Amino acid sequence: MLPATPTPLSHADFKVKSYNLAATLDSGQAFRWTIQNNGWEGVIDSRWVRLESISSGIKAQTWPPATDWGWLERYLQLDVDIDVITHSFPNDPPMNAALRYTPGLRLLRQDPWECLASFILSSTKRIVQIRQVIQEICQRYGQPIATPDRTLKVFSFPSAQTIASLSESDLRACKMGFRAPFLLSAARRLCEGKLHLDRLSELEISAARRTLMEMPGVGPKIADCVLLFSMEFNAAFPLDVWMQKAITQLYFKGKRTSLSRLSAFAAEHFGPNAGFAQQYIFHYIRHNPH
DNA sequence: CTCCAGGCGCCTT
DNA sequence: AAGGCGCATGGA
Repeated sequence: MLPATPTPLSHADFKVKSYNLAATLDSGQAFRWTIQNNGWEGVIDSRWVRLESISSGIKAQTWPPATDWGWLERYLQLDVDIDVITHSFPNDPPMNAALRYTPGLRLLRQDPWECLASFILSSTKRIVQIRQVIQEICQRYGQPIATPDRTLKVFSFPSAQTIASLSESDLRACKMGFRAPFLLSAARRLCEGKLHLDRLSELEISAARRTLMEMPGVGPKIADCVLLFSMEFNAAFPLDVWMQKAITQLYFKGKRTSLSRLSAFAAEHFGPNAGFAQQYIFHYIRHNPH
């Protein structure tokens, strides 16, 4: 007798508590989610996905229909107990304010290549412009993806192989400017096997970070984003201009402090889940700039 | 028009 | 070690 094959389903409901879907999908860690009539539509790998917050958790729709949903549970990190994480945070006024401001804020587990490429493209750009460039390279060089609505045109994120086969001017045509040679170089290194992104999680965080930073155009901040948003390094603490301002204001009384000092303070103060703490503070300061 | 953006590389002290 | 500057592009 043949093993039973699950019937493919295009819908599923996931039971989860303390999950702020809107804040999580729109917090600057992923760039391809858009609000569409009371839900969020995006692409995960080669699937079209629609997510909606419901009282018991999250309602999901995908196309083509899926027989197992592990890929989505992993992407959304549904097995993470966020209360355990947030209870590990330091108990100080700024941290508590950030926690109260966006309860249920989460980290996603994205595809490492898409994450690396996205953040290479992020430097000195506003989030809306990062989204525009990413949409551009997906439309030009991604694969068309099936959706329930045939009038809806959606594309996958182009693979490293695809990007590696392009020219610098192909990429510059997507308006990424001086970031084009960096993206091209990253794609070609991966294709040449000089760096295996899927092996970095076997390393210590410092070694994984150093390895990422060997790539041109990848410095401490972008490396930390990749470690935090696509791998298992919850201690990674991306220090962008917003976070530098936030930490300086909230913990150093506004006194000018070197980046290395701020970085050392963050690692010591926020501990093993510093990356989660970073996400709460980042979201808080972005919505309450001063 | 000018200024600046989820940085980085390179150049000075 | 720390600080200044240019870099493409587009929107305020």
